[in-house]
Amino acid sequence: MITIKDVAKRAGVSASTVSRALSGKVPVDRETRDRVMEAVRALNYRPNVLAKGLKEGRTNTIGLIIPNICNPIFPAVARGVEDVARENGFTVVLCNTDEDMDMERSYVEKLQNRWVDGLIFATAREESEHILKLKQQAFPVVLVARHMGAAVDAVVVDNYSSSVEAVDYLIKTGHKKICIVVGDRDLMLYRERFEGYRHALESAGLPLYHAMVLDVSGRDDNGYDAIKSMLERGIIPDAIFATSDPRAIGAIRAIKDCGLRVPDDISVIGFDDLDISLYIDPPLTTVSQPLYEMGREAARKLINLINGDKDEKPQITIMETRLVKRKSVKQRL
Amino acid sequence: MITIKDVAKRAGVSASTVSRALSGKVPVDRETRDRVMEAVRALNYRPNVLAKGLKEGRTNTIGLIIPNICNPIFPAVARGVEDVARENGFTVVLCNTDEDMDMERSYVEKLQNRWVDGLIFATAREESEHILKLKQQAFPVVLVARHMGAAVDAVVVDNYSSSVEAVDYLIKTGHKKICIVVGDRDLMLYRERFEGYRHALESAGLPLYHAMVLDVSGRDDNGYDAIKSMLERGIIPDAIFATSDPRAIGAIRAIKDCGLRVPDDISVIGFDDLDISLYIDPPLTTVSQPLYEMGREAARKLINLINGDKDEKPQITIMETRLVKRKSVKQRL
DNA sequence: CTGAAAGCGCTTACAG
DNA sequence: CTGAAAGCGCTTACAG
Repeated sequence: MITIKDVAKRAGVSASTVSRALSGKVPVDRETRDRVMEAVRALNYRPNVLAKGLKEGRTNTIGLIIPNICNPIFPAVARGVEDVARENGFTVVLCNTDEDMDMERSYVEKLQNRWVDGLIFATAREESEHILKLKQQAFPVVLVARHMGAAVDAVVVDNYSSSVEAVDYLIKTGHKKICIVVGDRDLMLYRERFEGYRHALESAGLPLYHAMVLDVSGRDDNGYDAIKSMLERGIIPDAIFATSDPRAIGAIRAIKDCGLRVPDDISVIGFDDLDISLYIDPPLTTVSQPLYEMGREAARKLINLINGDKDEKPQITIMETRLVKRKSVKQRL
Repeated sequence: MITIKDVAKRAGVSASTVSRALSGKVPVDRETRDRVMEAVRALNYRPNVLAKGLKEGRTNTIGLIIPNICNPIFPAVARGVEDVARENGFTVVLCNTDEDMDMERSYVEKLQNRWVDGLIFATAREESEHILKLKQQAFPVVLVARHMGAAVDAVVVDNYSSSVEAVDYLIKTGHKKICIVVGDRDLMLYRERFEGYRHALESAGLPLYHAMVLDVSGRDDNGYDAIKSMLERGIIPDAIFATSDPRAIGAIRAIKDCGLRVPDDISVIGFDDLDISLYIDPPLTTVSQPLYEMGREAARKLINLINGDKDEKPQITIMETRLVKRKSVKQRL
């Protein structure tokens, strides 16, 4: 391996000078610098990042901790994070936890050991004290897609209002028996989406049928079975609010498999606006989350934190959602 | 920050002893070790990975270089890589290049500087000399999903035979006018898939209609426009072989938008078997690639390389594909 | 502007 | 079994 000493020797200067010439932060004689650069090129020298990191106390790396990159909302988030990381000279370490707290803790432990200058979590839960602990130790942390109250920076969406808007739209288009497919209510975000649903129904004076509240959790549960069995029992809503696009897709399939039509018999509205949601049949009406932008914003915040704005108060950034109207909801008279 | 010296002081031993007690590779007096462990716990000491890496000349990190995590074939690959990385004490750095060679080179440059013990590329092209160069420098490299001949280890699929099988199936089910939607032919994999198509047609004595060979490249081009315009010009195949599932989905949408039905008017067969392909309408018949397993296998190979099997000859591992028959292909009399 | 020295936090021969 | 020392490859006060 070529080290700074090899370059120094070839350029006939000291290692210090090579370091200074390369950093550009300190004046170096023009001619000396040229000799150094020449040697760098000739030797194809690349500074050892570990040594640099050890000396400087930072690595220009951030960790991204998500449940599972195969869950289709995360690729866009990850891409957003990586793009601004790269733009700022950072690289990103990817960690899938499957929502397993022990795995997550062991990752954190590992990454915190100077591997990483900061961490973005897409896995926060109310019981994630390890994240709070990180924050207390003044370790840069930001949350994305989920938050933990005012204690730590986060980039999220207003799940409550977005759900109100979605269900309002269903109501305005003439739906009266609205089913909800809710994800894991241990997650605040699904409780918020449920509350939005409840509120919209209540405001419109519409009943909330308990048989139409379908709780669906577990990683790969898109609600297909729950919906199918509801329909088979003769409980037929005129619309379904799915709290994620995969669940909306599951709903559509279940409806079709029961011999009913979307949206003629049952309207379906989703939440996410995944790339594919435009391409399914019918194209999905859904709440669009700016996933890529959320990733970018989270990375921006984290890098600011790393670069020193540590004493600023944590802030929750709320990103705008948008109701995208396509073909899966029908105007009923 | 708590260092090994703090632990040493508290335990009343030298730093060397702490290091040895922690490593477990060298005998340490039982009582001494207990004192050390106690101090480690009391101080919540975590070794600085950079210092360790600098000393040992390895970081237990691998880099994964892919075109774009938002391309739906890559999440599963990435997950496979990360899972075996984790199982072996490695972490993975994720890099999206958008197939941009300059970006890729700059990533490689950066990661090679002792950041990373080895690299997995899902971006290889024939003209990727920088990968060959890495290999020559004995830097551990493995390719996934694409290969570069016998020079470097790779984990791939037999694109040619898989395509022959897919098109044969179309032929056996009575299709005679088979259109192909081909991806970027600068990529060997698409040339291979095209050759498979050509061969299957030829063997069956079926004509290859040039107007039914749709070249479609560019990142987000799923072929929708090309197919739609072909159909509008009155060129109506009885089947479409799409060289990727997103292109199959694009095809289905184009067909429906032209007022035709899948598979009654036109059958569609894909290539990939993405998670969503089961859920679209109709469920897609497609060539299933074991993406997750390919990721795992690539990581396994890379870790072997890192751990010293450097002098073994590079090997191309061919993973099995499987034709998954669903509803998008119709048996024609 | 430049060099010699110290030090970042570890690990590991070398002695004992 | 254990300690003191050297060294991994950098950067940066400290002198000059």
